[in-house]
Amino acid sequence: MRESRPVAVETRHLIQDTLPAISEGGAPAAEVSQYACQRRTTTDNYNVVFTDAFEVLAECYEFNQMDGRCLAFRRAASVLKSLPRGLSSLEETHSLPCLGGHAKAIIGEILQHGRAFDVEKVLSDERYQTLKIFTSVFGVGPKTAEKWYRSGLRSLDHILADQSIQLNHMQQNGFLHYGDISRAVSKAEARALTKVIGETVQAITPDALLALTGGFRRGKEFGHDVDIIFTTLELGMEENLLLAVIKSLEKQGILLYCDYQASTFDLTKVPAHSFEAMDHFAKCFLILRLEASQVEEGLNSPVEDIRGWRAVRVDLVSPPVDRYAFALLGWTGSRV
DNA sequence: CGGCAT
DNA sequence: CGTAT
DNA sequence: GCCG
Repeated sequence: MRESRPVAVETRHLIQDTLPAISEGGAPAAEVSQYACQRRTTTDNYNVVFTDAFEVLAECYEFNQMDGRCLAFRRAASVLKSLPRGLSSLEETHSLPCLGGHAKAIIGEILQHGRAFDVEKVLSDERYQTLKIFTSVFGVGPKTAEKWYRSGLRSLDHILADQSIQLNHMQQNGFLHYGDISRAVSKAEARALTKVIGETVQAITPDALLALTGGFRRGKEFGHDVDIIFTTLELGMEENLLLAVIKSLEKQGILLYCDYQASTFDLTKVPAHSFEAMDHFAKCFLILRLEASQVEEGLNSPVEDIRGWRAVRVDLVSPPVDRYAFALLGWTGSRV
């Protein structure tokens, strides 16, 4: 995980026959592989109290453009998420990677008092609270949020009321569909959208491969978007397929927003380090209109919402067929 | 002290 | 700069 | 902030 790229295979990379060592106290020390593929599941988190705290600190450092420290706390959170049970003492952190003095101090405080001073301070900070709200808008990152904060703006209503602010297309859609796309997407909604995209793809080319990826493929019940990967068996036609799918969605009247990114994939330019190529397939970031009638368990919407539809963020990726399995692996993700 | 994913 | 994993 |  530290490397975040392929590394030379060493003895320590081989999967060990790990019977956890029984410590003096009796309970086996929480000892976990640094490799996500050796983890039992990728969805359970027995250390939410600690990982939530680390994620607050990571976000705070992100807002302050301290990328290194931000990354350090994101890694610390990932490590705790990979544990098979909740931490119950500081000693259990001794063998864990990516946890240093600061992270351990936070864990110690939370173990003792249920909260940590540094985290409480960040949570009560006006700048943090405001940047958190601004960056919750699709299309608004830390730089834009900071710019708005510096000019004295403190709420989304202030942003919308300010005549001098020029929202780009992505941000306009972020505000337009704010309620819908900040609400969780259910597994039933993801299945419904997979069916819509599947039928659309099928109508264009019968010899297609398609899969739901991202968090839902990892077994999550809820997500913040839907990731779908598909391709055609006809090598070289995958970009045309994606463009045809987008046109069809538009014709069906369900395409609310589309940011298309053409493939930059070129085998001759990235031969050896092909993991970098994952990013280079044709893809698009969409906002789609999902009809309530298409979702078996109904929409994940408040009861007072009588529209009969909701907007959902959907990402489509279309790799060449000989890269399909590889892209599926990449887009099934996990930060670890 | 430099690097930190693409 | 934003998005995604 | 953590690590090599």
